[in-house]
Amino acid sequence: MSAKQQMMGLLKTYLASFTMLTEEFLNDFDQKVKLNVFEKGHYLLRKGTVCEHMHYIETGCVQCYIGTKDRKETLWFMREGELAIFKNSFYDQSESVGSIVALEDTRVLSISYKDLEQLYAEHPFLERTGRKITEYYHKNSDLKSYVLYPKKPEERFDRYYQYRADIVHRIPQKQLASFLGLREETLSRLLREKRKNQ
Amino acid sequence: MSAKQQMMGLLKTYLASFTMLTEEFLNDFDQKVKLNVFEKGHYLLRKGTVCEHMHYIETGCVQCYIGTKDRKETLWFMREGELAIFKNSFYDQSESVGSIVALEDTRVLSISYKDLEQLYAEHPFLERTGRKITEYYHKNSDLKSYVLYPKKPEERFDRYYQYRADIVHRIPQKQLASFLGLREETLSRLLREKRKNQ
DNA sequence: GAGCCTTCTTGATTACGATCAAGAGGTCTC
DNA sequence: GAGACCTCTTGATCGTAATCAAGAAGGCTC
Repeated sequence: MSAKQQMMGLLKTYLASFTMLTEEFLNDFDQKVKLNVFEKGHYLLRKGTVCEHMHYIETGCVQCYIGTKDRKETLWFMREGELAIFKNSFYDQSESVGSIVALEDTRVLSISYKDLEQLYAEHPFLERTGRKITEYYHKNSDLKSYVLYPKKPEERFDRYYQYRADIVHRIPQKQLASFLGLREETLSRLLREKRKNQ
Repeated sequence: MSAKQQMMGLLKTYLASFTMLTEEFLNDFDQKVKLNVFEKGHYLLRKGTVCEHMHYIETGCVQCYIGTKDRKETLWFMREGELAIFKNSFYDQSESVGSIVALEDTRVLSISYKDLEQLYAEHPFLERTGRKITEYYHKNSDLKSYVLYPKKPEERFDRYYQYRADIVHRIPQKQLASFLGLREETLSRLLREKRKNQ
């Protein structure tokens, strides 16, 4: 079994949890989905280009940010089992104002916007799955603003940690700080205090 | 033509912009959608209850918030032509951690979760519309975190104003401040400066 | 229109995170 | 293993928004 076929298994199980998948669909799907590997530091999407693919992360971790390289404003982190797109750019197939970069060596299964649309057109039952998945991501899309609301660094950290402890532990502090809207110095000091008090 | 029928027109035009609507669907739809009026200050959803309805706002303006009444953390404002639900509570039909209140006298067309699910089940073509609408709202769901990222009050205000100038002008300052994550005193001073400098 | 309540404004003080600066520790490459 | 680079840490200073306090203005109710 190829690496791709092995990875596809997980994704198919995921999709099958929404509706029955037909034989024809699975064949079409196999042909449209591509396996990609991005080494740490490499880009899945560059600012100024169109987000043409939706990526299902099989292993690894990616960061999405806007702003300049030294003044990053991190929008989110995604890890294995999650989907990565730059929303505006993907849905509208317009130029992206942000970038997506691999924070670890990352393996993804990718499908292009065009191919996905074609799948929807040819397999209408997929619409329901698409709606449910979109609803799921939409539902969870407030986390960032929930985190940023408090001004106190500790409260921000705690709010994020509550939902994404795993991410917090595997991400460089500097990048985490750029997500929390804190200076890396502030986060460093905060974590020192937290370590001390337990 | 009843007030409801008049309002339905807009909503149907909106839905028809996604796909052809069948006669049977329109009949079902009419029966499931209810016209509701909420006076200023009245609640569309109370914390601790389940968000059973999706509301299409025909006229007026509503605010969604979490936290206590005196320490509001406003999540969003919606106005005529927009949909209002408390996401987690509606999609999962679970207890809401937040409330939705009318900031003006507000007229809405409402459909229950159960009825909506039934519409999806009986009219599969609606799934595509549902997906597109969800994608649209999902796409725009970063505004709040984009606004909250900067610490400078002015930058927060400007970021919000750029996308929701109409809302800014019709909302009480105090409520706007609770959205921007600022004290009302700070917002008051900021606006005074802005007025002066032009 | 009087009285009450809420929103908005202005002032003074204080707390704390950003910023600037520099050094320590870790990791990768040749 | 030397050197370079990057992340993380610690220190000192400064700017500014939160906080506390109180008064002004605008809306409602009776």
